[in-house]
Amino acid sequence: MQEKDKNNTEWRILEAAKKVFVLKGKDGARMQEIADTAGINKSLLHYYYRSKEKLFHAVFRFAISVSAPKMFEIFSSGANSFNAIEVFISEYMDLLKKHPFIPMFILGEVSKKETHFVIDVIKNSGVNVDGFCRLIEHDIENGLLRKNINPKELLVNIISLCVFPVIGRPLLGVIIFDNDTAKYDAFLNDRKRQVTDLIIHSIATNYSNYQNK
Amino acid sequence: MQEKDKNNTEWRILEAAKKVFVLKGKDGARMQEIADTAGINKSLLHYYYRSKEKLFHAVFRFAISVSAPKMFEIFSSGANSFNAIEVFISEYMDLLKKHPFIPMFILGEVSKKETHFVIDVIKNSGVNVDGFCRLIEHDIENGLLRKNINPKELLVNIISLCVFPVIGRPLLGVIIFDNDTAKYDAFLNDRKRQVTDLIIHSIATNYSNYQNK
DNA sequence: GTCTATAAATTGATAGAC
DNA sequence: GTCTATCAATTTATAGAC
Repeated sequence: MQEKDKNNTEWRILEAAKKVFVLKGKDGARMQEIADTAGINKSLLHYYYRSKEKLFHAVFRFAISVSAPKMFEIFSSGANSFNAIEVFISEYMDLLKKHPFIPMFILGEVSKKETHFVIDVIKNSGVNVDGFCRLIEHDIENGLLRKNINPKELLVNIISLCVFPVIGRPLLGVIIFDNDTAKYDAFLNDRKRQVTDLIIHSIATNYSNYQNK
Repeated sequence: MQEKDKNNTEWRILEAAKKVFVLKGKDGARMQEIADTAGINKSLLHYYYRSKEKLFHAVFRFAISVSAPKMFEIFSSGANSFNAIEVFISEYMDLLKKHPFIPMFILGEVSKKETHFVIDVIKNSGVNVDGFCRLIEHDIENGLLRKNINPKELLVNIISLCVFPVIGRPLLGVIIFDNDTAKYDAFLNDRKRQVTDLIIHSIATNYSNYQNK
């Protein structure tokens, strides 16, 4: 919400819509619940956003803009792979802690890809993987990284290890952590280091190159 | 469907319900579409399953029964960790290839945990992680595995690396694999080896222990 | 068991007063 | 801009004929 003079009601509607849509999904969300959450009349939703579809679009764009941020820019920085990966994992886990339900929301909506709207938003989100791939290839030539590393596979591994424990929490919490919330929080808090160590260890020609960095 | 004399219609309804519910989710599924898919009248859905809720329950139970199978039993086998993990990853990836949409369906429904039904089904699914943990701890004492390994973290890592590339396919396909289906299939087909190598390499005191096994 | 017809409830959207 | 009242469409569920 850039402009200060933008109506307060419009902002409250969007905030409420974020909560409801992200938690219940597009199909499960109810306009009435969004209105109640915003503390305003249901008609105002249509006054400001025309339709449920349009309101959902606004929320989805927000979700993409928050989770596909300039985060990938760090891969274009001058740092070496070890440093870049460490920073990425750290910032990404922080982001997931701040918005734990957004990844599931996005994945859920993208999975039932009825429209091309979602695809377009993602394509226009500015996410670019090339910088990361170049950085990895560069450090392979340097001899810092093993030669058989595939940058895209590596990236998928990093994202998988960061995101899945968050979106799978309700399930993993039951079958692995015995529904112990505190235990799961501790597990997630320690995750930065775990993932970083696992990844770096798997790609470095010499692990001490990283530890001494 | 155990009994042979069980009505054919009931079976067709359940099959159709699986398709529609798994693809569209509980909220997005329509009884009419299920009836059309089954090629029968909509009223028969209620005749056999009383309500949409009950039909959903049947589908959810099926989804759990298929994806939380006796797979974890292999961890109780006499094999060592390396072998057990390799077999688990292989069979799990095969299962994911056979039912690529079920994990997303389960996670989506568990995430919007309105009822306690889903939790109960999971708890009663027979999934047991203790065998795996004991096996790992046993091989740590053996000296096969590094001492600082946490079995539960290890298990989460394995599952994350296997499942996320499948449920995240629509998203990763766009941002990483440029919407190239063939490329993504190749990536997934190579995944067994990739995940196994990464995991084993990260836990073995001596990687040759595994390669010579 | 299977169908048609219809009820009953929900929900997105609009009209119009203020 | 915000509200009340209401429409129109959708959708789950049931009643009853065959």
